[in-house]
Amino acid sequence: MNKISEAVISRLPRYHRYLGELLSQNVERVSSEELSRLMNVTASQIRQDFNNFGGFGQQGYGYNVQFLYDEIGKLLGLDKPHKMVIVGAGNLGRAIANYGNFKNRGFEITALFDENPALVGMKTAQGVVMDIESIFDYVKENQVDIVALCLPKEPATEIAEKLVECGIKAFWNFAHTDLKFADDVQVENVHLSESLMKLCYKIKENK
Amino acid sequence: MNKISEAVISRLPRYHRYLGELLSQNVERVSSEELSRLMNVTASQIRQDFNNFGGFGQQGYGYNVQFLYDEIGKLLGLDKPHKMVIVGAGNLGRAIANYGNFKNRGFEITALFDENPALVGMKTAQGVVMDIESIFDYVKENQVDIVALCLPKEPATEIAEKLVECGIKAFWNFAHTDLKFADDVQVENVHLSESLMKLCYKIKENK
DNA sequence: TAGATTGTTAATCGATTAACAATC
DNA sequence: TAGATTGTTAATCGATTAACAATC
Repeated sequence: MNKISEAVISRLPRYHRYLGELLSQNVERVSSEELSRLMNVTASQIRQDFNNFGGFGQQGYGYNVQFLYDEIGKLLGLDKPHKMVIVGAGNLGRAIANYGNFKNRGFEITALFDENPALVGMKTAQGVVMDIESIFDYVKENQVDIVALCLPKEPATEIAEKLVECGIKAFWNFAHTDLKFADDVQVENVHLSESLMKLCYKIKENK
Repeated sequence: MNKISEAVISRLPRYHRYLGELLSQNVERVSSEELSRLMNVTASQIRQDFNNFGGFGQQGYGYNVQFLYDEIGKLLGLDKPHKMVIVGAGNLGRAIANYGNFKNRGFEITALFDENPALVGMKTAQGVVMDIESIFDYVKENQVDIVALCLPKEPATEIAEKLVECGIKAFWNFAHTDLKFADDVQVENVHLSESLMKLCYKIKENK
């Protein structure tokens, strides 16, 4: 398979979401034209995007919603389970831990860690919050596919570096910094404040 | 001023962040070349981006960090205060409310609302959580620049629609849906799960 | 078969990069 | 003045859109 562009990859989760909605409305088939109206993109782009992966439709018919949903899910790796631990059990960490839709998408949160003694020992739906120092042994003894970093920049960076040495290959980073490691370590940096700033830009332009 | 492309606007907060870091390290001047190494983009792009706004540098010298930081801040509207209320006082809403850096960027969280009676009346650093039904009177009587939506899709959509009728012009939406209103109402849709799915895609490709 | 709609090629558009003249 | 580095034009690259032949 050719190298798929970032732009295309970024659109896959959105397709997946809209197809999931159609599915829950028991829609069986959809054309690129219908989907384009729904999603506010061009039909051409939809067909072009899917054809990066060989195409999932049938001439004269369109796309079978269930099939397309499943295939995009497979592209995103959602057909395989993912074990995730959360570092930082503050509000954000707990928000992530409790985010309902994860479980039925194959994500399992197996542990929470924090450095704050006031939080260590706290009971959550995902188990008792553990001391941050125990995470390094934890990841050696248990399978961990993803580490979510929900704590400030400095400790997040420090802990992530150590976890890379322990063999962790994927970080979902909410700290206010761009983490980057070797090419075989994947990082998604989420910058909430940047989306807020974009909103402010638009507010200002709107006046 | 010409219409600035989305791509450029999206990069402004990141420039702002890196310049803020240089500032806190007491760096006085920076060249596009130096900044490009720091940020992993091309120097050409940096100069091109800034020249959308007329250019902030000086030939032979580069850019004054403080000046550039301030100017980008102004572009983003960060020189003006923003009053924000949060709808949904669950973990995510409280995470947003407590996010430390907001205050010194001119964001003030003036109220939290929730529909859950168990949360209404709860004390927070931003005041007592109010009943969701009181939000409509609140926004009529108080200035509210931004409403952050931190609750599920269905109630978020319903409340946002009513708030648009009350004159709210900007939403920071964390609900799992793409909100869209008239052109004079700005929305930033944040889809946390989509960034997680992108991470999964990369994990899979990496194997 | 006729109609519908994809898959795919070609054309267009916009964004990024390269190059260099302007100028501090 | 000489060196450095921007501002800006031109070239390149990639992504999006349009068009249409293939085919269900």
